[in-house]
Amino acid sequence: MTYNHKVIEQKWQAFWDANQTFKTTENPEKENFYALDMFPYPSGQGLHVGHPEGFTATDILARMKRMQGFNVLHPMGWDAFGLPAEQYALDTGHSPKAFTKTNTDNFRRQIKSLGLSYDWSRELNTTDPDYYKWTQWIFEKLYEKGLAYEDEVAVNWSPDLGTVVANEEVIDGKTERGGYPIVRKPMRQWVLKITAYADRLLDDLDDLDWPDSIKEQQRNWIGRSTGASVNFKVDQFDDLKIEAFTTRPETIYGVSYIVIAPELDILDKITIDSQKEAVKAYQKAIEVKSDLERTDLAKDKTGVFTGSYAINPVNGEKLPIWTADYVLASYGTGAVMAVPAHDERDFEFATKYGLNILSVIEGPEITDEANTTPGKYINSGFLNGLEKAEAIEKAIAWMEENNVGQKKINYKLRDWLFSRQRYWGEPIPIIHWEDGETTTVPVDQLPLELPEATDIKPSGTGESPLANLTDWINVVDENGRKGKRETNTMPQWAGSSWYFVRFIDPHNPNEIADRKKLKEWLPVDVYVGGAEHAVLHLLYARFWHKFLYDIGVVPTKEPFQKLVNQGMILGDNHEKMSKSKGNVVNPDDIVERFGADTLRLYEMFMGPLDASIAWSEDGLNGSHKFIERIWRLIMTEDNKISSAVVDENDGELDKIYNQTVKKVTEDYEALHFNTGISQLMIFVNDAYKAKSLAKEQIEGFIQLIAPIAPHMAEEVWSLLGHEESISYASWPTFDESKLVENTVEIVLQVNGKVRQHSVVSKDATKDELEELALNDDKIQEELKGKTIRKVIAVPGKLVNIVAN
RNA sequence: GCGGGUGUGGCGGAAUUGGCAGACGCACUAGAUUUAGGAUCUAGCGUCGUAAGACGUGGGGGUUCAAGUCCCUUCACCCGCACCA
Repeated sequence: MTYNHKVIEQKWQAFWDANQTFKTTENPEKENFYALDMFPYPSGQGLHVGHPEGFTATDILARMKRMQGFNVLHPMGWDAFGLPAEQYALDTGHSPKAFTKTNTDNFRRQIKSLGLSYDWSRELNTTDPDYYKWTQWIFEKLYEKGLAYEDEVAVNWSPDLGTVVANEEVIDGKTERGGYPIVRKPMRQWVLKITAYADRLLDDLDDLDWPDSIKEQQRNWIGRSTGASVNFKVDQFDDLKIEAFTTRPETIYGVSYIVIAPELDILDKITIDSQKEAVKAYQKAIEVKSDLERTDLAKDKTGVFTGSYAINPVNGEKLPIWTADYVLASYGTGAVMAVPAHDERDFEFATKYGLNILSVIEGPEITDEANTTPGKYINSGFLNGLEKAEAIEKAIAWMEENNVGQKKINYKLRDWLFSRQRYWGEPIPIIHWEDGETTTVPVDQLPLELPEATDIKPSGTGESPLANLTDWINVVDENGRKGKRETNTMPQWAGSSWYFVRFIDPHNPNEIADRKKLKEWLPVDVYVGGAEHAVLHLLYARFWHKFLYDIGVVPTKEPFQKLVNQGMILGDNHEKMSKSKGNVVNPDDIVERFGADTLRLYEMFMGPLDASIAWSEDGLNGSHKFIERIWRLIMTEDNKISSAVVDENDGELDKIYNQTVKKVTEDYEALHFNTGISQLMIFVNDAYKAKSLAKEQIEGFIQLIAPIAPHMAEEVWSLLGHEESISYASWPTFDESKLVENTVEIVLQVNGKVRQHSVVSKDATKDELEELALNDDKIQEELKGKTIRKVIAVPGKLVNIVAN
């Protein structure tokens, strides 16, 4: 009988449960370590093999840190609100609540079968009223501080879902989930003023230990650009002005026309009668286009002349005012000063409609493209001869002096559309009173529970299904004033924007979490999850965290000090796993056939954590063989500790053992699990060749592999005579002196080509090395007939002789 | 188009500061072992070549005694953004 994963894995999972082995310790003598996974949405499909990759990575860290004497917070929970449950409920007539419970139970079972060392006493669920009470509380705080407001917004309306989806949930003009078509429709919405935090969200990225690509994506998303807003008077309309945002205020002498977005109110006022019809028709055409069509069709720019003119403040020239949809109403002021000579988009438009092109920067004559390279300014009055930076500064100064403009910073980032017309989300705790007042639900009445409902069909009017529940909606205050509850619910991002805070003190009935505990645990030391959350989840969570910091709830400015993105696990055909391609691997099958230890080991050995790698049955099998190989190294046929394991250390494995402890410890720390595992394999290969195995070193080795293959490690550990779990056995240390060699093998090169190897004292000097090389037979042979030009000797490394 | 990233054997991947390219694993080949096990053990395994040796990290060029690593250029693929003035 060899290693039986089924028996052994179940045995230790039961042991960990019964003994609450992984309950978070809060020993004030110890340092704290917070290892967090992005908590999953418990879908009906269950876990896929991508989940265990990130989960195992944090689990290895958590297990190592426990052995290294840290208090470790390693929790798991469920991001369980969301559209799929609601859609399923609509399709089947079941309640989303029951469906969600089935799914979370399944996820929990699957995750437990992987032997992950979570503290299950801290399990969270965003749909639990005890949890969303605090989600609602945060919303009320945002409202109190003026960061949550109602606005009429043109939103992405999905007639099929009877709901609105956020811009970021629209992919290719269709809903991200379900792929339904989208049309634009103005509606009253709740919006969070994330733009108030734009600068801090941008600037504080610098100090985070995050992948550069993620930081860059967030920077681009926030999109800060510095420039000026410039006011243009409109000819014949003394009371009107057009404000344009530009990053190039110094090209003001090159402006040849003005463009305003078709949605702007001012457009109707300035359009002259003879152009009214054309402008109206253009607006109409734009309105029915979705954003996607707009950008698609915009390859060829279109626009209409309004008939009016603006006045260039620097020289009083008349500039025709056009409307065109290449100018976005939602960015800047919705109006631009067009400088076709030096801006590609303006150039394209001006060429098409025969508008003036005035060059104000030194350079070749402008014929088929705009000149966007910097140079000295010309034809620009007081800016002539200046360089770019200086010119910008001077132009802004002039504008401010003459009251026609000022320095301005703009962001691509928009405020966060926070309401959803759905049932399965946190109710927004707001009451609209008949006298027009809007108030929050008093804190002592939170949570405002989501009412049980049998009919959760969309109202169809754009309101959420809650609008149908008259009992719930209508409220009366102590003075008899009538009111209606807000029927919109929160988006899925709400619950996930602060869950890492609640894990620290998950059952606290009085506050989000105990302030002292927050101070001890925050920020999260390592946060691992998929790159698909690069912008939205991570930006929203940072925004809420900064807000909570501002109101004195959390003690840190940032929630996640170190972030790591796990890569995707592809199907064995190198394509994304999907049901339709039939290449999906189910972790349950792997656990059944090979055991969780094999799955964990394989996923960590596949390659770097952040790389996307194809699944391979052969590779999996190889990992399984390594687990059995370890077992056979230490165990006899009848599963007793082998007689090769002895108390006395003959020193044969000292060097490789100490190297292994060092490398594995460092590699785990850096999340380089694939190379750490390869070092463990090298140790096992050497151990097989050794005459005997020192018990002390075998124990150390088992501890090193315990974070990866915890079940097997526990079993061996107990068979070695330990009564306590391996989980808190103190992490092996290495003896630096065992790593140093007295001799070192160096390379002798001629003209950069390796010709000979030689073993020398590690302290050999340059001169000694040079002499050794020149006396070497092989080298002398090579040098025959050549003149030595140069000899480079690098102690401890090589000697290179240059000769010809 | 812009931004970010990746290109190394048949495959997954290693390779501090520039210093023996291909660690480790898989697959494959040969041998050993009565061996029912997703067996095990030993050896081999970049390409060409009997060998000596030559060539070799997507392509081209450069810096250097020495380049997978630094610089320029180019190609392919992946991810993100989509007229952001």
